[in-house]
Amino acid sequence: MNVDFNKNTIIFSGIDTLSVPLTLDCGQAFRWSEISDGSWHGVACGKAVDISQNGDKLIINGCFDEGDEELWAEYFDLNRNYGRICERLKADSHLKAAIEAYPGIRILKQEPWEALCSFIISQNNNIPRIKGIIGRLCACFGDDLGGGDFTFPSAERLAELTVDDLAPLRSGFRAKYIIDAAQKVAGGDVNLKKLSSCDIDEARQELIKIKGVGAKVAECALLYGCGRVDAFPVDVWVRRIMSELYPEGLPECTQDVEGIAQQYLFHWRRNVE
DNA sequence: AACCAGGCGCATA
DNA sequence: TATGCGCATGGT
Repeated sequence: MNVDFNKNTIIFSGIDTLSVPLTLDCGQAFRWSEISDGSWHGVACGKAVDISQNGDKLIINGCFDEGDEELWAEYFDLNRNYGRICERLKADSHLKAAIEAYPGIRILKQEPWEALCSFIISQNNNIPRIKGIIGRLCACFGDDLGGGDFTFPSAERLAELTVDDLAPLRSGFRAKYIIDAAQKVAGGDVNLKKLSSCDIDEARQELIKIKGVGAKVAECALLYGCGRVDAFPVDVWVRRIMSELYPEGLPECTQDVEGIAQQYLFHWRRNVE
């Protein structure tokens, strides 16, 4: 893989497995929108950017600082060999079908707080409305980047607020969970920094200290916000997959990359049948 | 008009 | 430990 960097463009080339549209729109992140054919706009790594793809090239347009390319490589998990992982997953016939139907999905490494807060909002909710609530959360309480873009508000910022302050979000019963999460994270009661490296069961225990965070949301925070590809979120779709296809449990080939298998199966099950 | 949405907390047994 | 219900809001 190669990197071409200048202050307005970062281009990664030679990526073994990549579909920008599938990766940005497979239900793992909620802040990307397609602004024209093949061009996606959103905010991540503290910057508003446009993202597109040309073959094995990932093209990111924005306004960058020295060293930003490393942040974006991490965001797209470019140092993980998805080609090899997918080949291994294809030992299972269902995963083979899912990967061949939707090749190139990668797991994004989002900010831990953003992932946690986003999936708190996701509970008993649908994706269009999740995006709406998160958009309003950022517009109301994030930093203004200009051009209608806002950063995701920090836990520290949200910890200053009350449930009533979140009324404009129309997030319903989730508002109290957002505030509890912000207070526990900002106050140090929950330490997000250690979740990427500590024992995964310990990480789960840490996260479910937050009101409104159960097994599913904790698993999503670990997978999408902490780079824990061994985390395995089970939502209604994955529950269906498990009962229909894997009543005896996940196949051996998913060992240690359960989260990646989950993302392919999730997207496949939601779209195909 | 009922039902559902990338669930969870709480009460009950 | 295991169920079942209510929950804010909005779309179908």
